[in-house]
Amino acid sequence: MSLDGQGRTLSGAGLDKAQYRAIAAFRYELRRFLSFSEAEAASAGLPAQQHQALLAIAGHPGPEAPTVGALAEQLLIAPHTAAELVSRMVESGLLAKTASTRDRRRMELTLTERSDAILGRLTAAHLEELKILEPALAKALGRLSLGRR
Amino acid sequence: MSLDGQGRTLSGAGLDKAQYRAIAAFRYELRRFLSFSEAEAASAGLPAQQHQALLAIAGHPGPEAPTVGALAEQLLIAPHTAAELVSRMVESGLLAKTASTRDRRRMELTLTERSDAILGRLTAAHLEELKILEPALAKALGRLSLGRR
DNA sequence: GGGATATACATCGTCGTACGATATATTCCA
DNA sequence: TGGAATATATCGTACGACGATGTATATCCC
Repeated sequence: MSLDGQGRTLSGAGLDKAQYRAIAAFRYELRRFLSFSEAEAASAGLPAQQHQALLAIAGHPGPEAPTVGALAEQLLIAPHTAAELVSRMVESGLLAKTASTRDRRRMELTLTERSDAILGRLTAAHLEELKILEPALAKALGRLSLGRR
Repeated sequence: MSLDGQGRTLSGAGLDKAQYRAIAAFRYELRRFLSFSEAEAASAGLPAQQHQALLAIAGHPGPEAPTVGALAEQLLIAPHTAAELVSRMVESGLLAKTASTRDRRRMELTLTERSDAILGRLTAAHLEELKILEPALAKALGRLSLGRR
């Protein structure tokens, strides 16, 4: 590392240490939120990804039930990974999977009573926590000084 | 699900479908960013966690080099998990690990020339991408209607 | 000063889950 | 109708996080 004309600490690629700090802080805030979320899900007996699946299904836009493929798209995972996820969740009574009548390849996904209740509780907890974390998150996001480079 | 007096769609715990949509959209934006980050790191030959380790070390506040424990704290992982991560990174020439002279239990971590250059490139790419993703992220965060419940 | 206790890191076995490759079922269309 | 395309499922593999435990160094306090 070395110093440039303005006294900023530079590393190899010419980046400011203050900027690394800002980005690292942003990623730290993200981790804190994700970590909170994961811990909440775990305390409700769910792996994080299953919680996200419930949320994606409950929050799916439009009136129709989402399919395995739509879930994969929302979770940014491969379709066959979504199929495995769904299969585990059906097995543990968190999802109902019914073949679409119009296209029997498609599997329509809906929450069960139990998972609907679980998701409700988890979401309430998340909204509470986000009230607290949101300012730090927004602040860290704002501090990235995007655009003035 | 049922309809309440104002015509909002309710699920088990009394939560609005629009609210599920907002939170799901927020998590989707988060995943998009994390997925971009992971893909960038992978194209530089790094697992996501190793990229985060580099960033945490480069962005560590204060003049001293961070230790394994400090890294664990920043990454929200167990100390022994950080030790394994560091060990893999030292092995592949991404980190230098030297015992502190004042407390020889502590291992001080610094980037190598190579990893410093890699992190510089990755960070530049992230800042570019964040210019694009930040508005969507901030918007999704703002749409959570925190506080008016 | 020296034994007990605490701290920092390391090692080993295990497990969950995402993936690639591939298979099966259904639909679409020429 | 038959072949290509689409949607989901299955199987083997691998990576990394964890719990339990071990080792080295430091600190406390009588």
